[in-house]
Amino acid sequence: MGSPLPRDPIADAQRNWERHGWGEVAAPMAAITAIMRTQQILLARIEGVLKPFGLTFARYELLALLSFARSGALPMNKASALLQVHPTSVTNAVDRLEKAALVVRSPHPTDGRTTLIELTAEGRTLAKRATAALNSEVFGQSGFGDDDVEHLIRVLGDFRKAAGDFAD
Amino acid sequence: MGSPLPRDPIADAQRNWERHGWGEVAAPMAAITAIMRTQQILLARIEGVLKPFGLTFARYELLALLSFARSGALPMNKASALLQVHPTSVTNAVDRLEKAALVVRSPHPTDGRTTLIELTAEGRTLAKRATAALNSEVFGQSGFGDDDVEHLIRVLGDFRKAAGDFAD
DNA sequence: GCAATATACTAGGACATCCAAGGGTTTGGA
DNA sequence: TCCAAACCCTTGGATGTCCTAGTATATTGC
Repeated sequence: MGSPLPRDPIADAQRNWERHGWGEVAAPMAAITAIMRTQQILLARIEGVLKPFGLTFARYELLALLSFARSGALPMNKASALLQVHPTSVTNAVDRLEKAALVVRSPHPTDGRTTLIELTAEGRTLAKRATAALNSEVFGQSGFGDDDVEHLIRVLGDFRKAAGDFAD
Repeated sequence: MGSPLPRDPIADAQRNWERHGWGEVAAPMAAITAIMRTQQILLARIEGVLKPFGLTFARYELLALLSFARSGALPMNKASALLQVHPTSVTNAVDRLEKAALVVRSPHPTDGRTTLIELTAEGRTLAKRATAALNSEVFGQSGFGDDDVEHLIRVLGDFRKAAGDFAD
């Protein structure tokens, strides 16, 4: 999008916050802004790796989730809950994955309200290949040190739990 | 969107990664996924606080940026660079802010290609009020401990720098 | 057993982000 | 001087996310 800035814009924002008398919350503001920006960078990397496979991150996440399900199938509402996105987002992703013949919708055997998403053979193969690519090109070169990774997992895990993501 | 899950879905994903022989990258995968999810939670909180002001986070960021500029005005390309978003995203935000009379577009005095975004009096007032709300309702209650905030700022700062965000 | 409530998925709409292309303005080298 | 290359902003299109209904199916309670 652009060349590197001369100075860190988030550090500048933090200084601005302090200068305006909001020093009390300047650091958390900076941390939160940094999380937003980091997510943006990571998402761009991931999408770049997935593009050759004709996948987006949202669709990949669904494929990966299905590939770990015993039967290779999950109800849409389960997928929505596990991926922690709105049900309509799952509908959207399934529509596109189904057009690409990577999944199929099938009726739930006992509950007429529920629709099952099933991985096709192609879907399973593509999920494997895409995962290998992400592992080697993104997760394997995250740029985070081992200690930092552990720290992030712990701190963000606590945050997500406090936010009500899971009971554990 | 839903009630808490019985177990942490990201920890489950990490276990799945390990079970499939990708233990080497399971932890970074979990950390990255946690960052994505945390961003989603934080964005939802922020948008919730800004909604009463008729603002979204993208528009708020632009207003805040302008409010810190000496003259209360910035060229669009500068705003795009500092906010680290695509120029078309700035165009979009300015269109809406201008409709709301919070900013105005004006021609650059010496460069005919450039458009300046200028804060209106209303825009400046709203930015102040929205910032106060975010400070007290989000940044002041982030849920991150002081040490964790410092750690996040450092680790994510290093990451952003390595990603080419800034030279410093 | 049947009506009221809850649950599951989808359709339509509002926003944001990015990319690709197009039209206008500046700059720089031949 | 002048034209090509670089730069700036906007338009149009593709995706994703969420929200608000609306339809269909299950469950519950009387």
